[in-house]
Amino acid sequence: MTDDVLQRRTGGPLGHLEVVSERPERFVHATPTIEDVGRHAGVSRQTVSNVLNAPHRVRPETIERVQLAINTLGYRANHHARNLRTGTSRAIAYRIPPVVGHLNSVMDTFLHELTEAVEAIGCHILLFASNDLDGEIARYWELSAQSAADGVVFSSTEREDRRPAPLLERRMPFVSFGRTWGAAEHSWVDVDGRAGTRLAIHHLLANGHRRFAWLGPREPGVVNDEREQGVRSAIAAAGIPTADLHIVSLQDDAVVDRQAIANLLDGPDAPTAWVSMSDLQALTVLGELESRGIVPGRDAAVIGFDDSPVAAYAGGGLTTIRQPITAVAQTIAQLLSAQFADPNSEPRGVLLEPELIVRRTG
Amino acid sequence: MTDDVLQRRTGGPLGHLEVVSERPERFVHATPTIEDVGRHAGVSRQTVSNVLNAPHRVRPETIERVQLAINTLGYRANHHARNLRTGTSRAIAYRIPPVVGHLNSVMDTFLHELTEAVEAIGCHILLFASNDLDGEIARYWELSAQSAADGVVFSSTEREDRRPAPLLERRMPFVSFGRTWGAAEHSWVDVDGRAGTRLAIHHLLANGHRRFAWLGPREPGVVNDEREQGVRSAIAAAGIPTADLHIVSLQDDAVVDRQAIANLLDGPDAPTAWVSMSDLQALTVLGELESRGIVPGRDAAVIGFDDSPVAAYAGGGLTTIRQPITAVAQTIAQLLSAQFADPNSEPRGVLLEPELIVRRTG
DNA sequence: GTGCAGAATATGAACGTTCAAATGAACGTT
DNA sequence: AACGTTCATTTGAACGTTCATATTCTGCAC
Repeated sequence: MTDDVLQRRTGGPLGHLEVVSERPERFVHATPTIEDVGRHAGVSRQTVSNVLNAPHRVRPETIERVQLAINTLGYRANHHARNLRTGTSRAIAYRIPPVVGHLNSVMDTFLHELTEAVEAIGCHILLFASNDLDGEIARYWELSAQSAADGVVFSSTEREDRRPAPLLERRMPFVSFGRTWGAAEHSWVDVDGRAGTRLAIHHLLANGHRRFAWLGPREPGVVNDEREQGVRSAIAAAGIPTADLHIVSLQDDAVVDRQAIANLLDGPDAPTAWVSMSDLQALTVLGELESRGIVPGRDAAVIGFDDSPVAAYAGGGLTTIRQPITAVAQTIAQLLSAQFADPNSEPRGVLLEPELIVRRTG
Repeated sequence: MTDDVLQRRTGGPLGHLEVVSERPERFVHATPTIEDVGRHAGVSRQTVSNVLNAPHRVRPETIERVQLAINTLGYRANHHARNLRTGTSRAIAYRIPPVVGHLNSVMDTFLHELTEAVEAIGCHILLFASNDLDGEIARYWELSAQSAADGVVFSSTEREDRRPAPLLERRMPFVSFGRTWGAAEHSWVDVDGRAGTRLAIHHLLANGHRRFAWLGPREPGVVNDEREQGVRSAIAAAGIPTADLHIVSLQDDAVVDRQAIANLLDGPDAPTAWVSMSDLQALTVLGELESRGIVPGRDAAVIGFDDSPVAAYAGGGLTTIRQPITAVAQTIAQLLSAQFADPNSEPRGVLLEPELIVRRTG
């Protein structure tokens, strides 16, 4: 670090300028500017800028000299100055989903993968919280007006989702994790639930199962409908009447659910193959089967959904339908990147295939 | 929206200026500046700035006029311009923990609560990913140099944690979720694990239990040690020899764990009260007990840790030790805020008490 | 050598805000 | 009526970067 940096003020967080002191150590962290680097390398501001943003314009030996200065001084471009000048922020806004009763391991994994994926396109995730949908929409508007975010990602989509319209109107690039069935046209990435359950049923059929149960949510939505249809179409294709499919409506209570499962087992044509909308609920099936001496993987099959940590832990491994979350996140980043490059690019929807993770229970 | 805004360029994401067009709609989203607001309200730049940042300096009726203009134009201060000028960023960096095999519902809840808590002090969370510790530390350095973050929060602390030193050296405000036992002095917030298990044991003692089991991790660390000590000290205080405490080392596999539990039940002095480091593992205990006709809550007691969604779902409700995550996040935000206000303020450590959520199993 | 084209580098301006200092208005005091 | 004082508002400068344009350098043909 050379003297020319020391003349400058030490940049302190939140603008609290540091008290003047004799100790030279406090100057060690004075943030050098592009100008300092230039002076140190004997070139101008702009040349340093070119080295960073358009190296092809600069002579190789100059690049080397500037790079040396950058490393010596520990220079890093000031984000705010750059963003102010270019009108960008390289930030993607994401509303962190509220922590509800449900186990949302998919969403947590997604956020992690999304963070990594947007880093690959030179961006970072800016998190915000919001209680209701109106607050969320208002926040998008604000972030855009403050130019605090270049793009938006949202999840937990629903039919006729209200979020796309205002974002499109404001010309804010965005991609949703999930289709919005009926909302304005926009880019999205989703997982084909139908294909997921179809995979599961095919696997179960191949293992000789003929009597199936589908464990769906208490309040079925589009997501459940598709998954259930995957089950239906697959067993129908195998020549089994879809009327034979048992449906369990899960109640967010293990005791109640377990009773419902027990009732099916006690009834006529008890199912031998169980496919659940979620791993945790599949555990309840496992519990009831085991209490009856029915061995999952031998006498019966149980398949969960999402490959949450529960699935790997449970009973030596729960067979489960894994959503390709890494691919979802990467595709979202790419679609965002495409919108950054050309704001008028056509919206694209991408439907990804889940994968069946076969473990001991099926 | 008045004409004076329309002369300006439309701010597009990532600096892609929008194509000129006849349709006036595309100008609707031109981002007004503080100057536009001033012109509209018949005052100067600085007066608008004062209305926003130092209203006491401005005459009430002027404030009103300016506020009207702000609302009419839909003005929002440009973050980057402000941050450039003030040297702040109002962002808190947080490394999103890697998705490992474990169920990390506490960390997910924490991130959500933290997002809300820092919004209360006018900041937002900037997420980043990193594979290793060195990368994480390097990232902190970068974020500081780019003035992309004003502060840092990190979790998953360990003994002699390496992160505090470089952050202190760079004078970057930070607070950790978790103590660092032996690292340099700094602000932290943590949950008193000892108090948590002590609560559980007291509850169990009151219900007449005398034979206890502690289910800890395969590789015990500081966190486990404290929790286990809480168990030991509480039973010792009740006059029970600590040598009688059964310890189960959990193996991340339900089958193996269940066998270990079964062995204890088959052995002499089988425990009637089980306290687990995690809810999911407590479920395994429940499964084994039920298979033997032992009714949790009547013949035996099972207590988990963390109050994850699993706990509420399982078996009509698992008694569990809940960490006060909301309070943790809020305290962290306050400690950060204190460091922003006075960079030389003394570091503070805050230890919060967990809470026993009594449900059916204990 | 002179001129010229193209490459390499430098200079002035601007992004939108806040700080510091200057100006103007209001008002009581002498 | 002239004069400080205080309050309200304005003006110039600066934050650190990139864009647009200007300048200088280099190599080559004549």
